[in-house]
Amino acid sequence: MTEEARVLVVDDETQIVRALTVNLQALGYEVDSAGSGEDALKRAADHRPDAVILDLGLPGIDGVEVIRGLRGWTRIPIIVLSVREGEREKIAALDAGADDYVTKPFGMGELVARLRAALRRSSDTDQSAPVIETPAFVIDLAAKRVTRPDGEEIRLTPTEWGIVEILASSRGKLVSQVQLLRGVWGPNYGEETNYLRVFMAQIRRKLEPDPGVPRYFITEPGMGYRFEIDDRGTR
Amino acid sequence: MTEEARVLVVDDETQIVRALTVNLQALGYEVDSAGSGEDALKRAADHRPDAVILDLGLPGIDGVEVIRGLRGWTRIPIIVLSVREGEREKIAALDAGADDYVTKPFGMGELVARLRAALRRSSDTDQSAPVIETPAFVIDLAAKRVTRPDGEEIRLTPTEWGIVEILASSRGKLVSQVQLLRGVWGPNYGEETNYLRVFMAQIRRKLEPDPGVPRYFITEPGMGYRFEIDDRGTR
DNA sequence: CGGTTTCTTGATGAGCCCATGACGGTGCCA
DNA sequence: TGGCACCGTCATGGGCTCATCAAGAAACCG
Repeated sequence: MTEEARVLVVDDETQIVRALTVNLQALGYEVDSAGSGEDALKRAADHRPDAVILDLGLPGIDGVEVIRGLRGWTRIPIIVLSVREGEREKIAALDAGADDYVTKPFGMGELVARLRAALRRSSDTDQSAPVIETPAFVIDLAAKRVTRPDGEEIRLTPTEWGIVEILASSRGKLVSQVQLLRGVWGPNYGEETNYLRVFMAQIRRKLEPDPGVPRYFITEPGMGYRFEIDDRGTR
Repeated sequence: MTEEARVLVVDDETQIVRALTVNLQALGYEVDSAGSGEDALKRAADHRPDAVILDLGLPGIDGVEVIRGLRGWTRIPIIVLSVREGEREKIAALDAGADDYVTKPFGMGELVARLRAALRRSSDTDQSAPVIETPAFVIDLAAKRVTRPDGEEIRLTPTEWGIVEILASSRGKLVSQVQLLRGVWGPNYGEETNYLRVFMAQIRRKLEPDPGVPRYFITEPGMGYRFEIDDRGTR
């Protein structure tokens, strides 16, 4: 269960930002932060976090406006923090599109539990196309499975899948050898480029129509590998 | 805004049940109620509400168990009520699958706002039938029962059911060994892969037409297990 | 408290996965 | 043109994982 979710923390009090950042990072989350509403909207658009933790008591834009701004284009979970006990604020924030409302002071454990709950929900909903189709095969990232277009299954070993998963989920982009080695074999690897050669050959033998002339799993000499969807002859 | 959602209220204090019922009905919700955990699970299975408001302080079954029971077959929003402030209870409830946690005494306006937020989210998701049919057997996730197509019941032990439940409700998707162990035995397990081997053999003996050649409960060596509906010969 | 179901644990054998080394090919540069 | 670095391919043995059987321990139930 490698979570590794990205969380955007929005608060003008640096103390709280720091406390949240440290705690969340310790739990394996990737944390970004913003100190104002404008900044928050910009960073959310740029970095595409998986969840937002938002303090209502921001200078500048009203917190509720930030919620509306986000909801204009995304449904990622928004957890609101506030010192205000008032029911009216809570209702306003929730109806504006917030997912949850936590009153300060709050326990870190509870906040993280609410974050987990929110992320769990959104991961069900999230239809961020975890299926990648090519003329030769179909990769289902959610089901961890590769099939032929006709439905026949192609069995990959764990290591093979690890490589395919990393390459396919950064489709088109170059992935360095070190990135692959660390991602599949663990943080202590990085030199064993021969592993990659052996396994790339194996993967190509299973997936490429012509393993000798790769069309999907491309070698970038001296740099790494790239997964590319080659549509030639299909449109 | 098509309201008219069905809400199941679970509480043993009739006062609270009545207050919630009146308020929610006034807002256009259809309200059902239950006074115990057992009753709640039964009514949820029968009436298929769109959301559940659940008091943790029930006599009989523990509230967290009710959450787990529901989560075995449905992802409808569960909002927990409790007098307890303790952070540990909150975390336990949220991690068991609750969507929200409201401490008594609560404002009716806030509760309804949280209900609205939860329903808004779940209206995007929507899920599939809690009954899964294969040519060899039928799994009823709500009733926690497995039967032959002719109706004859197949008895599973609690552990066997736990495994089948997890695999069946993520049908098609690969479920890692750690996920299964944690889901069935608890968060402190994860290494005991031999348990899985023994129980998978048992499950196959009970459900697979040919236990030696599994068609439904598939092992993905080194990765985990997958429940698959194999239609061969039936269409 | 006795009997039965259910769970844990150990042992064994089969099969597969992967690390490793050897070898050949190719492109780049001196 | 020769050397070097990098990549692809093949063969192999050790080690790990899985399936199955069996028996002891624990939990459950009347």
